Amino acid sequence: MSETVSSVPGFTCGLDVTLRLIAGKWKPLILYFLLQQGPIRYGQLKRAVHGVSDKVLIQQLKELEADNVIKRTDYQEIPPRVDYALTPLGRSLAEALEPLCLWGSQNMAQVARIFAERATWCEGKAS
Amino acid sequence: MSETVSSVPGFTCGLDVTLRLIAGKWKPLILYFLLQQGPIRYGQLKRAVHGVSDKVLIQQLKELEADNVIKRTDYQEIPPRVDYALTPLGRSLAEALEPLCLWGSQNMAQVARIFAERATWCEGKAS
DNA sequence: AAAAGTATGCACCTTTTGGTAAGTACCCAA
DNA sequence: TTGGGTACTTACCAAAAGGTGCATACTTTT
Repeated sequence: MSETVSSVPGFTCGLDVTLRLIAGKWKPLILYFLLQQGPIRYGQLKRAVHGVSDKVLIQQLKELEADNVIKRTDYQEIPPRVDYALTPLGRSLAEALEPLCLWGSQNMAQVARIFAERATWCEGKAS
Repeated sequence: MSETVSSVPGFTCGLDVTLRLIAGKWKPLILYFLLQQGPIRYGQLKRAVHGVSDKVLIQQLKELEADNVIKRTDYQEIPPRVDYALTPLGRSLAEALEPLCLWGSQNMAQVARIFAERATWCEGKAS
C-alpha cells in the first residue's frame, strides 16, 4: 500500500482502483442491468435504470465504452437500433458488484429504516 | 423489482439500496480501512484515506455513525482520543466490498492503462 | 509564554455532477 | 404534410459535494 503500481493515478488500494473506474451515479446500475439482461437496447436499458436522463445515460455509456467496460453495437438501421453489452472486463467487474446487490436485498428493511430516520433528522434540521 | 419494499426511497434493486447507503466519495474507503485496521484513531484513519479533508472526513464519519454503520468511541481525554470501528451491520457491508478490492487489485495494471488513455483523451480535448 | 498535538467546527468557495429543454436525423404511418 | 419512434446532441443551469482557511479547547512540552 505504500507503493502505487502506476504513477498515472495515485491509487491507494484495490478498492480505490475499482471505485474510480465506476465513479458516476448510474454506472454500477448500468453494469448490473447489463449483467442481468444484456445485451439490451438503449431504450430498454433506460427503462431499467430508473430516473436517469438521456443526456447523462449516454454520457456514462460513452465513458464505459471508452474504458472497455461495455461494448456498443450499432446495427445501422432506421430507426436506430443499438445494443449494449458487457465486455469480459466489464462482466468480471459486474460480478464483483453482486455481493453488494445481495447485501442490499438482504438488508433492505434495515436500510429503509435508516433512510426513514434520515428523513426525520433532516426534517428536524429544516425547522 | 416492480414493487418496492419501502416507500421511503424508491429502491430499484438491491444494488441501489447499498449504493445509496454508502454514497459519498470517501465512505467505501472508510469502511475498507476500518475493516483492515479497525478500531482506529481519527488521525490514523485520515492518513489511511489519502487526500480527504478534515471537514469532509468528519462529516462522512458522522453520517456513517448516524446510519449505524460505524461506532465512535470518545475516551474523554486531553488531547482528544477517539476510536472508530465497524458495527455488525457495517462489517457485513465492508465484507461485501471485498470483491471490489480484489477486482481492483487483480486488474490494477489494466485500469492504469485505461486511466492513461483517459488522460491522453482529455489532453486532446483541452487543446 | 509559546508551540505542539488531537479532533472538530464553520463560513465561504470551487468543482463536479446530474438534469432540463430544445433540438437532430431519418424512415414509416396516418 | 404531420406525427411518432429511436438514439443521441448541446447549451445552459441548479444542486450537490468536496475543499480551503482559519478557528476552538486543553494539556503537555519546550
